Amino acid sequence: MTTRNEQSTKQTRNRILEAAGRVLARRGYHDTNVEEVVTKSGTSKGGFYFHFPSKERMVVTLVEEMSDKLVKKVERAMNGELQPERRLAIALDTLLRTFSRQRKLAQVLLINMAGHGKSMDKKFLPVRNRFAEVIQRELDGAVATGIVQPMDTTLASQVWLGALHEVIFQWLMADNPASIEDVVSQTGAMLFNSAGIPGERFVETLATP
Amino acid sequence: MTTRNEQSTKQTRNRILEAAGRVLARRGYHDTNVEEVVTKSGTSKGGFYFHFPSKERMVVTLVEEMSDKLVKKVERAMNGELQPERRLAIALDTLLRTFSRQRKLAQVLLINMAGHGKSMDKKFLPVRNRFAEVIQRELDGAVATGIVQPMDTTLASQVWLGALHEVIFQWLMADNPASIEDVVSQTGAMLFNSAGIPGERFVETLATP
Amino acid sequence: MTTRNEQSTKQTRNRILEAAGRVLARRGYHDTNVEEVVTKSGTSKGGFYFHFPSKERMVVTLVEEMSDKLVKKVERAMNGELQPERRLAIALDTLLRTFSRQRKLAQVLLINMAGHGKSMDKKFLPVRNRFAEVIQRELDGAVATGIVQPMDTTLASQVWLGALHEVIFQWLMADNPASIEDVVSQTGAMLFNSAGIPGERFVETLATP
Amino acid sequence: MTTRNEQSTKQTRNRILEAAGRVLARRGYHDTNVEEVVTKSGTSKGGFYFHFPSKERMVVTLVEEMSDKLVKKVERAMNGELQPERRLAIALDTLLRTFSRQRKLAQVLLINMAGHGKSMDKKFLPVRNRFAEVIQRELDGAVATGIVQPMDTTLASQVWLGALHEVIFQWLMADNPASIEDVVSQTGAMLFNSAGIPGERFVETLATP
DNA sequence: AATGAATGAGCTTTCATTCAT
DNA sequence: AATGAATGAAAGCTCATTCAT
Repeated sequence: MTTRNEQSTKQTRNRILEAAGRVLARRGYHDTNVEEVVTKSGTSKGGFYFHFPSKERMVVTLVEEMSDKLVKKVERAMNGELQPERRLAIALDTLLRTFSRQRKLAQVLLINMAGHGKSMDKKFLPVRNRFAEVIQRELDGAVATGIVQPMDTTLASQVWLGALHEVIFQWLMADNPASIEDVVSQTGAMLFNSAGIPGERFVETLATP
Repeated sequence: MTTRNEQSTKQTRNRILEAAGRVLARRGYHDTNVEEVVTKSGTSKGGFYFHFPSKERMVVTLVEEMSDKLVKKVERAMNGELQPERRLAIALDTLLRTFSRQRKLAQVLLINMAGHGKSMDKKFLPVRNRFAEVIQRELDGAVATGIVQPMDTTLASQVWLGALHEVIFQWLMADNPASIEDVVSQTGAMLFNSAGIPGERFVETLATP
Repeated sequence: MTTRNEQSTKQTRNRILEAAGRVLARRGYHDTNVEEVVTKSGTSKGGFYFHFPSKERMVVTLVEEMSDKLVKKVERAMNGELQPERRLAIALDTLLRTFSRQRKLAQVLLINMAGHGKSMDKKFLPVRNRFAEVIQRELDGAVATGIVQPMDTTLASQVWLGALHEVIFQWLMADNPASIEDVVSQTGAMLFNSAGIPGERFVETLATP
Repeated sequence: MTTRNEQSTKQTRNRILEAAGRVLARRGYHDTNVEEVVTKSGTSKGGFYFHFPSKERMVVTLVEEMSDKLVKKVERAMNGELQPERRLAIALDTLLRTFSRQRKLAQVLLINMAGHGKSMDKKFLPVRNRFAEVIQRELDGAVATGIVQPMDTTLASQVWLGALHEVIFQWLMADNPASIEDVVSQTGAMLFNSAGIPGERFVETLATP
């Protein structure tokens, strides 16, 4: 019934995850139904449940893979940088710009990651925390070199992550969003300030290679 | 089957909203069903739909009422204060402490306010923004008196709100939460810093009446 | 809450029946709900159930009153006529023209009188038969005077009534309905023919006073 | 709970339609609920909605299939007959006898086809008209051969159909119904007369092969 | 007589999941 | 590995009817 030769260098599993990403971004978790994912991916219910034990686990898998990619992208961007200030700036910059460029990614990771009743939250918490951990590690690095005063970097990473989350969320929702340049530089400056690093350093450190 | 006068000092409508708050906090939007709200409130489906046109509108109503109360509480706490620094500190302090004391409130407003697919989000955006507006107004006040450098207070209020949101969320989710005193003072300090106000001023200004 | 002085020379009961007629014509039996009738009539649920034991009985009452009026109108039109041919022609003519002029009447009596499941049908059968009885009586009269061959006038009245019903129904449903003059004269001619009376007599007998 | 292979020589879809026919005949459209159809057909709600998009569409489908079969039966009965008189007689005869023998068919097509509020009517109009078209076509044939005077065959077919409808309806509702032979011959005669064909020809033409 | 808040059985429809093929 | 027909629990919502006032 379904011809298998349209795009089938990709395996079923990946076709499903890719379609799920599109649907999830547009509809959110609860309004995403297996039927649509299966149709959009040109696969079948049976195929779906062969590769994933449940809808929930499929989404968790998708979100984990997306997070992994993003975390890796951030780490790649920081690769080789030794200056903690610069590493922090690059992390912030990469996160904000990537989310702003990949609406789908932001919608899945930021908007739909939160708020699906207790059970879902528990499932997504580790994913949510992965970003916080990246930030915390860099903040710890900054504290270690004395560039930042000793502080509760766990809490600080929460502050930073929450801020990023909200700023991007509002930017995505806005009818006339501000220039992403301004959003990045101002948010970066504020978060630098929050950790006791002069805000101007955010832009400066990004500018000097 | 249910005697009409068991507990009816409260009117049906309020009984429903109150029960809905409890269920919503425990289960989240999608896992909250009318049946349970109706049972928990000792009313009936018919009564529910007499007072609210749909489950969705009932939740929006509840969230609006909760937000109103909280915003009013914050404003009452700032009442008469003229010093912008102090007003900001009080706002942050009140928000954090109230959320930390009223788990239900936080769960409904912070956890379930976000992420229910496009349609829901559009409904809840105004509520979400109400808190940001309160913060922005105070930041504008601070800018006006020169205590804070001119800045994009819209963006800043998003940063603050996002940070508060995440900090409280993680505090609620934590197995061994830190002392709320520490969370408040450190978060306050970071956010003050982010706006260019020395972080120490947060605790100091709260201490001096 | 409801001001009582708008049209209240009419009593509640009649206000309800009048509104019910309008709603019933537009929506049909099942889509007519007590709520709307009560709203449209400016009365209340309590008022409704004070005057009628149930929705069903209210509709039966309404339909009976409408039928009564129509039957009386037909009888008034035939009043004093002795010639059976002429009485029959007048009956047909009056029925067709009245229905065609009073859409609401036709919709309630013809369209919604039929087909509401067994229970309803049993309730409405007597009403439906009232028109058949009028026709049958006149056919019997015609048989008695020898103008019509002896026949099963019960069956014949069914044939006539069914024909009238369908013709009017289709006329009401038609996008570009034919002139009612043509419909009346041709239907009259066909039914006269069916009973062995020359079809031309239908128009002729109506023309000569 | 239900073993899949109890009676499944028939496919689910047909099992549903068949059960729906029975329930619909007994209860009418509004009192037919999916629950009962599903139980009576030994299938499931899910199966029902896999095969039909809604209850309404299922009923429309059923009514269309029943009409198709009946129209085809009538055409088969007329097959090869050239004499218009005979074709008309056979059409009437087949319709009346089939309805009288298949109560279920009559109840679904005649009783429930009409009167379910505007929306339903619009859906069923095409079905209703299918029979009228068959009759009209034959009347046109009769006019073409000169056996019947030129006339508005659209209107005439409505008269015939309405008459058939009502006669069968009353026959089904009657506590002591007349012999179907008498009903057929007398109705046939009346309708022949109505079109200007001598009523006796109805019985005669059926008798001579 | 009249009001309208409250009741609850009942309805259609959805959808994650299963399983024979 | 994959298919898709079938399952059935559960959900949101409607509405004739009741009854305290």
